[in-house]
Order: sequence, then structure tokens, then C-alpha cells
Amino acid sequence: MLMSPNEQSKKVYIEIVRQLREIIEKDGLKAGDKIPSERELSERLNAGRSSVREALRALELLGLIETRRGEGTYIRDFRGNQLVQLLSTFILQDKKAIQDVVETKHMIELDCLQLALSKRSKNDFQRLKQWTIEHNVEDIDFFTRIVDLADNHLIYRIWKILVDYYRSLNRNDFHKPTKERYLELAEALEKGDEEWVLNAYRILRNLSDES
Amino acid sequence: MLMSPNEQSKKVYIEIVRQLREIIEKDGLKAGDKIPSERELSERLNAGRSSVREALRALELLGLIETRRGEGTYIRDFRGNQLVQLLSTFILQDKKAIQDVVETKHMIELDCLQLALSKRSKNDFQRLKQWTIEHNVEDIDFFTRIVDLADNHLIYRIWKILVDYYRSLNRNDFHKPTKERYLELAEALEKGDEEWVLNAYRILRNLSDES
DNA sequence: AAGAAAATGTGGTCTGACCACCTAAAGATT
DNA sequence: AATCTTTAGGTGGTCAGACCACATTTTCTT
Repeated sequence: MLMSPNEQSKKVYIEIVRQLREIIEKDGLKAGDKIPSERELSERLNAGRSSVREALRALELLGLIETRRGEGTYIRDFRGNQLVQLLSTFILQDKKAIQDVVETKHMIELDCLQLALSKRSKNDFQRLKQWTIEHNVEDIDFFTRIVDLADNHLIYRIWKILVDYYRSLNRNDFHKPTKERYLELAEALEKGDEEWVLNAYRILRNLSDES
Repeated sequence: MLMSPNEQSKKVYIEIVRQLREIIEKDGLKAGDKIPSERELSERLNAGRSSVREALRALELLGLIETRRGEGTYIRDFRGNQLVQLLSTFILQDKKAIQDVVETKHMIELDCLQLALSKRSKNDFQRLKQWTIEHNVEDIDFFTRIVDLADNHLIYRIWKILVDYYRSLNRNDFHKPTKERYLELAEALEKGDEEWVLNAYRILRNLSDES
């Protein structure tokens, strides 16, 4: 699988997953249908068979395909497995998917700020402020406290997943906020001023208006 | 990797995953540590390097390891299986969990309204309004359109999961909004007035101020 | 026509060979 | 001696070819 010289050398098997999805869509293949053999895919996609297999192994692990020795590889009926669909979203590591992760993380964090604001008392936020003053604030720790204050276990889980994937992206454009930014946000929460809170968050995350 | 003759011939890469786990445990390897190279594993486990790679690819997809070209393969800091944890959240059907689902669904829908508002043009919302007028509006259909307008595949997936679970609850306290409520919301979107939009949603969902 | 054997196609696996990249050791320079 | 440069070795990434085990299809025998 030839790569443009100066291009980011994505892993071949990721690219194969993408192209395989195109083939499935173009040919209108559905659950239960057979997909081309490993050797044929290897030829059509100009890739080694081992690379094709790595891609298929990935899809198999996600339950998207099923391989039967001596027969072939078949598309699996995964329209019930929501979590797999969620995961598969992440696997397609195109720019849009990454952007979606970042955007969603921001929205969830904003939600947590609002939830915390409506559920918690001034006392809780005073403690948050005090903690912010007394410690060397790490982003992950600060927002873990925020999400805790939101008191919604489900959102907590979703946020956790988002953070993990966000970190796995290894984005080098992460703008590390200063301690003052966190302190400002904590104070806004303490005052109970929603507008102020939301604004402090956007400044902290270096957002103008768009996500 | 030799197999006992009459034994179930499990796939080698699955067996490699198992043995690799043993190695990690026996050697006391932790997050951030380097695991043996592909070639060394190939020797120690009496398996081909391609099989070892299929196993590593699987672990990589699950976020358990991280491969760095030219350096090696490292154990990743994964805090439990995230997806399983998410699932377990759904299974715990206590009142708090249910409440969390409802609350989260509301937050996500509000997020989508805001995203749509910031991303879409008046034209899109006019079409939404027109559709609302011409059809017998079902809640699921209306908000599917909203989520689509938000143009974030990840949020779409999350929302889908929430809706499915929400429906499985069979809540008999679902307050079915009138057609006018949806129309009001569509018009608010068309006007581009965020406050009006959020308010229209709260009225539609019969929320006062708390979620 | 029915059963048996061979041919074909498929996934499963191993081996060996490159390449691109990173790191550290050896060497050269100052 | 300290520092920089070069080199060698290790590592993941990929490809090609070769078998094997298994299932299906075709062909051949009876």
C-alpha cells in the first residue's frame, strides 16, 4: 500500500478498515453477506495479506465480522450492539471523528458544570476553590472533581471514556491552562453565576464560541 | 505454536494474548513499562511473528498497549475496561441510575440543540419547521433530526444508546408533547434565539429548572 | 445415478526479507 | 575531557511466498 512520501504514515491496517467499509457500502453488502477473500483484498488494495489480516482481526474483535475457516469472512449482524458501534466510531481515526471527540468532551464538561451548579451548594464550591488554591492543579484532577459534583454516574462514565480517548490521541496542541484559570472557574461556581461559569470554561479551554 | 492434535484449535493470537498476560503478571509489568519485542515473543511463545502481531493489534485496539515505531511496545494506563463499566451502569436499574439516564438524555439533547444552532443555517431550520408542520410528529423522529443537525457522529451514537435504554424503561410517566411544542422549538431555532430555544425545550420536556 | 476422489478456494500460520525509525554505543572533533 | 557526529543494532511496519487445515465444488469412478 503505497504512501505519499511526506504524508503522515498512518498504519496500513487502519486504512484498510476504512477502504473495506467503502467496499461494503459500495457493493451494498449486508449482515450475513460474504466479503472478498483476504487474498483478493490484498490485491485490490495493494497491501500485503498480513496487513489485511490485521485489519480483519480488528473488525473481528469488535464483532463486526466473523471468519469461518475454509469458507470465508462474513459480515456480522451488529445492529444491536450499541457499544460496538460506539467503539467503531473511534476506530475510524479520521479527522472528523477526532474533532467529534474533542467537541463532545467540551459539551459534557459544560453539562457537568451546569449540573453541579444546580445541584450543589456554595459550600461544596468553596471546598473546590480551597483545593485549587492549595494544590498544583492538573486538568484531569480538577475536572474529575467537577464531574463528581455533577452527581451523575452515567455522565461520569461517558466523560471517563472521552478523556481516555482524548489522551490516546496524543494531541500536541493541548493548551495547558494556568492555575488562575481554574481558580477563576471555581470562584464563578462559588458565586453561582452561570454565565460567568460558562464563560470561564470557554476561556480555560481556549474556545471562542464554536466548540 | 504447536497444538495438541485432537484439541480444539483455538486461534493462536488468542492464546498469545493469554500467555502475554501471564508474562506481564509474572514479571510484574505495569503501566508505562515495555513488553518484550515482537521477535522475542515470537521465540518465547513458539509462534510466528505475524501471529504475535495479530495479538498485539488486538490489544492495541482495546487500548491496553501502545506501540511506538522504532522503540517498542508499552503497557498502557487503562483504568479497567471502560465499556464494560458503562454497560454495568445500565444494568444497575436502581432509581438513581434511571434518573441519571433521563438527566443525561436531556443534557445531550440540549447540547445538540446548541450545536445545531451554531453549525446550521436558517435554511436548515426552515426545512425542519416545514417538516414539523406537514407530519404527525413523533418525538423520536423530531429529535433524530435535531441530532443530525448537530453533525457530531459520536454524540449521535451516545444519544442513540440513551434513547434505546430510555424506551426500554417503559416509563408510563412520559409526557407526550403536543405538536405545537415541537413547532415552537423549530421556530425558535429558525430565529436563532438560543435562550428561546433552550426555554422551548424545557417546556416541551416539562422541566422547570432542575433536570 | 450415487458415491468417492480430486481440485479448488479459504482462512491460519510460519518464515524470511526489507524498510523506516529510534536509541545508544563508538568514534571524531574541539 | 567534554561535546558533537557517526555508526551499528534493535524495534515496529510491511510484504511476499510458502505450507497447512478445512470446506466446498467439481470430476471421476463404480
